[in-house]
Amino acid sequence: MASGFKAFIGLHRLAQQPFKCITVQSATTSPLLRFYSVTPSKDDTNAYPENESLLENLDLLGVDVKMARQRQPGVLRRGVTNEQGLARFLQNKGASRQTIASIISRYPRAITRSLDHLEQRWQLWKNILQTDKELVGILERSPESFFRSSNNGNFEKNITYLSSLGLSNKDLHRLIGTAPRTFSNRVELNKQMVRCLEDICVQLGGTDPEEFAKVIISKNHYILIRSTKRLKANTNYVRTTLKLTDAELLAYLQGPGAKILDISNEYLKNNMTSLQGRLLALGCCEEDIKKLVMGYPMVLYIGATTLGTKLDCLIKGGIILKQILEKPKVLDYGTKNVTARLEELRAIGYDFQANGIGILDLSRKRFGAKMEKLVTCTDE
DNA sequence: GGCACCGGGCTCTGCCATAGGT
DNA sequence: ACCTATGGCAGAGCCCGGTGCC
Repeated sequence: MASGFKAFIGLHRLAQQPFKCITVQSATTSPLLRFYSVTPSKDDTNAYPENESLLENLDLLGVDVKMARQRQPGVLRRGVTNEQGLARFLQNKGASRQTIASIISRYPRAITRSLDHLEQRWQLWKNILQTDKELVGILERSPESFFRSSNNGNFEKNITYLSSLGLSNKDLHRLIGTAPRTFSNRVELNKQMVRCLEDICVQLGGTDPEEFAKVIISKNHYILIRSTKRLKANTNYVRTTLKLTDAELLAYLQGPGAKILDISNEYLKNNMTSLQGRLLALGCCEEDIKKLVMGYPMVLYIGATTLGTKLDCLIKGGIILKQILEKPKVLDYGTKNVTARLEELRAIGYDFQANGIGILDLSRKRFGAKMEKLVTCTDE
């Protein structure tokens, strides 16, 4: 309560304005009585005018007011806000002026959170993350994830729940780092997704649904911010398209297939269709396609255009389709990278038929070392 | 030492719709 | 009438290195 009051008196406009008593959202869910300043609008004929002194404050903080207005217009009409308290709070945590301005511009509702609430939330997130710097990084990337919910209790419930699934601290750290929205979901929504995963496991004849759910979450950190509808649609689509048995699908989902469960369903379908069309035209059979997708699911992440370019580039470089199907990892690398490597290899007369194409999916460092040796050999 | 296999790391936010509250 | 909290969606890959086998 004391820090909340400090936030209140920190308001720039306070000193110049008369007081009025209103209720305002606090860190807890119960409303508090507070004093705040009132600024008459230039245009009092508007039923809900913007708070002019707030606009001035935001401007001073370097906030893109136009963007803020577009995102959450209601915030600009609020009588009580905590922009200066928030700015100081974030500054103390190591955020730059630009970062703070960008956070408020992109998620204006952040300025409605009290200092008590901010402090509590910060500590909760810090339970998983190691440093303030890491947290500032996440906020900078995704202010919405941190500020969208005012329910700190729910965050704690999520931690308890996710830990109870057997997810390690490392998993939680990865989850909050890559998909911070997971922790702003209501715990019930996360439970729903876990139940959905467990149901899929049981339906496929699996014997350890808890382990199944845990494995998929730790393999695919985005799964909890997707809808169960999408998950079911993708699972069914893969099953019918590839004509998989229950056992095959079960193994696939908790193995390499976990990675593609969260793709947009339409995108998955489009990519599968274009992959099939392309490969059938090149003389592949359905079994080849199934083997490719089972062994290298990430091929479904590649959009139709990119896939076409990659295949063209490899084939033009003298590689035959059979080799690509045997070593689909070559499709992992960017077209630019592969093209450059193909050129370097052509220059020294590298024979893909004799030596295989493994050289194309080495890391940059390993490729460099390999090239050096090859060049030395050719020179001798 | 060279190679194949394999898994992991990075990254993924910003917008819209809507139920429910005030 | 308006705002907040929350669910859901679109978007569209690339790269590295540990390990074990030969």
